[in-house]
Amino acid sequence: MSRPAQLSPLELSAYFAFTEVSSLLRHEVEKQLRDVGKLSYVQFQLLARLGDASGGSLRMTDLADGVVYSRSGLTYQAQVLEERGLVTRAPSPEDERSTIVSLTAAGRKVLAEVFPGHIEAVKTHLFGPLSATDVEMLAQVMTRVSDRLRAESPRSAAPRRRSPAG
Amino acid sequence: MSRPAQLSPLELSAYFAFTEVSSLLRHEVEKQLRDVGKLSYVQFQLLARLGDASGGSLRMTDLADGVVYSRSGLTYQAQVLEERGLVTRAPSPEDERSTIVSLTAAGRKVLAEVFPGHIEAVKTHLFGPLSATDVEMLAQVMTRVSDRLRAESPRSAAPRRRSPAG
DNA sequence: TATTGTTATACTCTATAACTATA
DNA sequence: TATAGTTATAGAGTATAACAATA
Repeated sequence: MSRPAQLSPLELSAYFAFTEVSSLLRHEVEKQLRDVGKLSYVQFQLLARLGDASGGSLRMTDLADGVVYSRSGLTYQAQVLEERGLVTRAPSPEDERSTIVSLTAAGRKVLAEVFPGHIEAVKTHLFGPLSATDVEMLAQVMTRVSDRLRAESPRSAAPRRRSPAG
Repeated sequence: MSRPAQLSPLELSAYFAFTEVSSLLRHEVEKQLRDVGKLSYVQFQLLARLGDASGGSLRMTDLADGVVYSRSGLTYQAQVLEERGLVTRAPSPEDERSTIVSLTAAGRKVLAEVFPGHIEAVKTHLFGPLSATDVEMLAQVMTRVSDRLRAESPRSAAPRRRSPAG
C-alpha cells in the first residue's frame, strides 16, 4: 500500500479558495439569470452558445458539447427552450438524423436582456478585487488547466461505450 | 441609459477558462465521490465540515453555512445522511431549538475512503499542469476573491428577510 | 417576536434504457 | 451496424410556505 497523495498547505488553500469562489460566483450568476431572464445556468449556456454560432444554429450534439452530459438532458432543455419560444428545432437537410437548433428573435432578446447583468456580476464578484496583472495570470493559469482537462474529459454527450476489453 | 459594462478580451478568456475548469473539475470530483462513497458533492462537503469540527459535531445552521442555501435543503440532506448511518441528529442541551449533527464512525470511515481519491483528482486535474509559482499565485488571487465574495454574500441558510425599507 | 428546525409540496433537472429513424 | 435524437420513467435535489417549539 502506498501512502496516499497529499496536498501541500498551499495547494489546500488554493483548492479551498478556488471551490469557494466557483460556488459563490455560480450562485450569484444563477440568481441574476433567474431574476432577469428566468433562465437556469445551463439554459443560459445553451443560448449563449447558439448566439456565438454562425447563423445562431447548431446540431444537438454540437450544442451539448461540454454543457450537458447526457443526450436526454439536452433534449429536455431544448424542449423547455422551444416551448418558451427561445429556440426552434428542425431536422437537418444534410443529415436527416440530425436536429438543428436555432435561436429565435425572442431568444436573442432574452440573451441581450441577461448579458449586461451577467457581465456586471462577473466584473464585480470575480474581477472586482483583482489587478490587471492578477487577471492576466489567472487567464494563463486557468487556460493551461482547462486545456488539459478538456483533453482528458469526454467532450460530447454521447453515452460511454463499454470498455473495449473485458 | 449608461453603456453596459464590458469585459476585456483578457477578462473574457480568464472567465471562460475559469468556468470551464470549475465545471469540469466539479464533474470529475463528483464522479469520484459517487463511485467511491456514493456521496453527492453536497453530502461530501457536509461530512467534511463535520470532520473538521471539534468533536465532529455542529449545529444545523452552522453546518449549512456556505454549503446549502435553504433550511429545508439541509434538513433533507441530514435525513439522507442519517438514514445511511453517517451522522446522528440530537437536540442541543444548551438551546433546545437547535439540532446537533454528529459524524458517526461509519461517517468517518466513508470520509476516509473517499479522501485519497478526492485529493488525487484535485492533484491531477487542477494542480497537474501548474508550477509551484502558479499554485502560489492561484492561492493568493482566489483567496482575495473569496474573501470579498464571502463578505458580500449571505452566510447562512436563513431565509432572507424582506428588505427593511419599502 | 425572533430563531431553529421540520414538513408538505411542487418543481426542476439528470440519467438510464428502450426505441425510432437515418447513414 | 453505428449514429442522432426522443421518450418513458424514476430518482435526486431544491425551494417556498406553513408549521411547531423554544428563546
